[in-house]
Amino acid sequence: MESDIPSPAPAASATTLKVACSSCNLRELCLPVGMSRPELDRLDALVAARRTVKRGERLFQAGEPFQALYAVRTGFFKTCVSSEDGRDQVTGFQMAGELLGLDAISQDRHTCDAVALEDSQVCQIPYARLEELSREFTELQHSFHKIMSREIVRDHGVMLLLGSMRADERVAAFLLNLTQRLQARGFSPTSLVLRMTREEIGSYLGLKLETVSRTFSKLQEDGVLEVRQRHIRILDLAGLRALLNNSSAC
Amino acid sequence: MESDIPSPAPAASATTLKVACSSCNLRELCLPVGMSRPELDRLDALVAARRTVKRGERLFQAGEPFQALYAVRTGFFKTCVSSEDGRDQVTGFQMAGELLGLDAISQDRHTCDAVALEDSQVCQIPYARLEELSREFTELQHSFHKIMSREIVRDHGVMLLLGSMRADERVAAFLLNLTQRLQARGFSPTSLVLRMTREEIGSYLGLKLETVSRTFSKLQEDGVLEVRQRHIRILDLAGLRALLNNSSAC
DNA sequence: CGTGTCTTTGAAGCGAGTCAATCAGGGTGG
DNA sequence: CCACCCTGATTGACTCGCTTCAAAGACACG
Repeated sequence: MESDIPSPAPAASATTLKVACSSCNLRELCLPVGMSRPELDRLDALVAARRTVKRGERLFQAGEPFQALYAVRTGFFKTCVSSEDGRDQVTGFQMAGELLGLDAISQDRHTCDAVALEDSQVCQIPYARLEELSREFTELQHSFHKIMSREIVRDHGVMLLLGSMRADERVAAFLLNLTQRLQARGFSPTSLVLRMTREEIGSYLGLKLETVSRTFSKLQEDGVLEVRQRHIRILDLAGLRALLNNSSAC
Repeated sequence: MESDIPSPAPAASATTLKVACSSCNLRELCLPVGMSRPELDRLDALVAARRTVKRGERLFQAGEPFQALYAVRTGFFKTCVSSEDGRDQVTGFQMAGELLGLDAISQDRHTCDAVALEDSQVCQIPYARLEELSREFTELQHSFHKIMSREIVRDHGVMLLLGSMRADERVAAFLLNLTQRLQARGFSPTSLVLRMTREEIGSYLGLKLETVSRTFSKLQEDGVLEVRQRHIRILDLAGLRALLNNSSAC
């Protein structure tokens, strides 16, 4: 996964050279989806700068004032919210082309932490200027709305998972979702390297890390997966999918 | 709760007379929040019509093409998603001033069902015209974005609840959330009538209906609540809140 | 080559689910 | 107006899946 993406010269976590949306290979997965030439040029002017975030560093954290959205350019992030009493919940994992910070619009403050799970780069999208430009360009406005709406749909899917699935179904859904998104980015649909720990997977899926580990082992016993630490290979895709369709209980 | 709202003459589920946002008593809770006179007048022209939905009827259902958003004017709704294998999850309960249908923007189709839990009225907001108008009015654009973002934040809160809370904590969080929203609408902060069944509460909270019922009974034993069927009175608000702050395990 | 972090695996305990019986209301029709 | 039915709520007894606690193993990194 990481081998395809040449690491840029390590820089301070400050802003670096900008790269044009119009020539970005992610443009069909990211905010510019479906935009035409003149609009793309304007978008280039909007996306102010890139920023490097090293593994383990936070791109932003809950409570910080909201200035900009971020599009993941390379790398991998998790977002997590925490309650007053210190409970912690991973609310999502973001890969290239996905937006971070949408939650912050509601209160002009970030409501979650965004942590890089590997050395990453993001494009900074000043929110005030995004609103301006999307008043001018129907396409941009519409694709921005679609992205927000898609996040809502995704969250509803996670609620379904957390509310009514067994551990093995959750893990299966998680892996299928990951591989599908990786495939859309040109990676193998059957082989992946997890960027997150068992504990982070468990937090996302509402399970304890031991349960995640046991479930991986079980799926390996059943010949559905090959699990070597964070290297996963899907041996029986149909079998994995079947876990979701046969809700054995009903 | 229902006694405050005079029922309009029962009408067919078709569209009925329109009511202006500019003179709506919900305007500070709904889409028009913070808008000034000339903008409100334009919004009046946008919100095409009201529609009556009887208890048990669906306002829309998953798969239907997306035309309009709906603002709840009176009454109470639930939204639920279901997976291919027939699993069902209540993703939210909506009351006066809240928007329905935001999920549909992403794919031009509704992705969940919206069911009225009591006789209700909604204002229909044609989406294409909302986009038009929000290109013209910064205020409208911004408040629409805030509403979508708030939905994302809410969903993250539910994920935290489903992922890491015990049954009694979930029920406490649910009741506190409901009463807070009811209070913002002028109802009592300590006394409410549930519009949904134990099963619907359970689905929302990731619990079985028996567990919801047992939890209510337990909270009544402890003197925190008075529970008589769907009539709930909060006797010890601090005690209810404490359930959320003392995560007894940590 | 040690050290710390992450992962795996086992054994025991518990919280929520399941199954089943009873009870309470609300509405309907005789 | 009452008997009846139907849906929803409550409660109990038992089961099961996941968590908890604990120990050992596997890598990655300095």
